[in-house]
Amino acid sequence: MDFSNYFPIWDKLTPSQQETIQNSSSSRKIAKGTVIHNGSMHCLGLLLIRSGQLRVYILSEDGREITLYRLFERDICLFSASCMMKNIQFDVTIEAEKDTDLWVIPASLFKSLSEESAAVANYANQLMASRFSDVMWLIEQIMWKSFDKRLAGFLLEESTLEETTTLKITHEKIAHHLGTAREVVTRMLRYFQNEGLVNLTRGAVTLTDIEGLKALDG
Amino acid sequence: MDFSNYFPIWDKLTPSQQETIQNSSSSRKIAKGTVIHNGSMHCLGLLLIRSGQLRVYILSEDGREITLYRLFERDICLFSASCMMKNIQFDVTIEAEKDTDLWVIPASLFKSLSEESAAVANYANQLMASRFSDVMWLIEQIMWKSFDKRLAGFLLEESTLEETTTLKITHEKIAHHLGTAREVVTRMLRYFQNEGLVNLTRGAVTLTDIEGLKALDG
DNA sequence: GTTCTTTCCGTGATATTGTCACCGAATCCC
DNA sequence: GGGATTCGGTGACAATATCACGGAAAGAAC
Repeated sequence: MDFSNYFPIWDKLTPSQQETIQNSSSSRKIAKGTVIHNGSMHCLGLLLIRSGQLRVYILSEDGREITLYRLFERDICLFSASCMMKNIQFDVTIEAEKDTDLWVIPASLFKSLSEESAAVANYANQLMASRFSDVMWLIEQIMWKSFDKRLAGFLLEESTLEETTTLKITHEKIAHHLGTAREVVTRMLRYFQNEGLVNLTRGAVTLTDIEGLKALDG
Repeated sequence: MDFSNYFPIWDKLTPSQQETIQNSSSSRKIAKGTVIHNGSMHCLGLLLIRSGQLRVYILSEDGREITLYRLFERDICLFSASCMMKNIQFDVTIEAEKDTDLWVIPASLFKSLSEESAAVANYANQLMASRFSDVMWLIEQIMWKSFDKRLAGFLLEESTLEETTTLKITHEKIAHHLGTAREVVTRMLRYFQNEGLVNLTRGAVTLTDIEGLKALDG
């Protein structure tokens, strides 16, 4: 387990701290689709993603969703340790979007490390600031961008991530990412198809005019 | 200058740190309406509010606004020191909503304190988590609540803050708080008036049925 | 006071997005 | 093949946003 490549402040820890982390951390494989955290669940701890992809989102009482941000290889998932932070007054749900391989640093260990090491505490701060920035980006999208632009942006991002122009995704999943209703996605995709921007088949969207979508996205 | 009442971790600082803070910090009075921070401005540092009220909001390119949260007596303003945190990738604007009296701890001092003191770093973390929670509350409001409920909630909050049922506020200012257009506020207030919930006069809204508004707010 | 200017509010018309109801077609499971 | 389930399509309507305009109240100038 070579943490130094995944934990940027590794060399600012004392040898005994490094040893404690190595002894206490465990490796886990999470199957695609598994929910690994929500309000009521036991608090896992800090997650270092070795490979795979996590989606962090919020749920409304009546089942609507919106994605806050995603985490990828080498990212660190902070809110899986949110039980340690009593000033966090909201719940997020975290789900594996792909089969994911990660290390778990127990929440209690993370807490005691933060308390004894300014480097750890400052690093936690940076992580929080990054997630905060993600969420602020989302607010700006929701507030100031029209839905066609947001959808175009999402399709482009997804295409870049998956390295393909044929996205295997249903209208409903897109709606959950963007925090809207399926019908709204269906209608806008249909409009995109009429404009020659995409091609629709059951369970898939093929981007046929990347430049056109980029022009929309702005 | 008795910081210990305003800075909860005061007694976790060394005497020399305490002295540095006392020597480097300054007191400032900010007139109502003054913008004390935005993207391009010089970075003030950590602000401890002695009295008054700050509003933290974001601005769109075409001049729309939405309030993220407000800060009151004894609160600490973190984003006035956001230049220290390179992972913060968004801009907020901070404005005095009332005449405000505060202490300024220079950003550079705050940074060096964070680096040498785990207590300071953890406290900064708690502050960030609190503001993050405020913003998450806002997202949930925007996403899942209808406008009538949000408006009712705002009027009630404002009434509690100002300790009066006659709010001296224009429709446009309400719109800026809630991130919508003035006409939308006007129309909903008109509807509230027809329902006997409020009474409208130029530049003021009088709440006439607090319980009714609470029932709406949910 | 009267006039001029600015601020604030009201409102109809239209566009966008969200909600509801329902249906049919594709796919999956035996 | 037959039945269940998932996925997408669509019309009607509701809620909210945008645009364009106008008029009344308050403040400023004289």
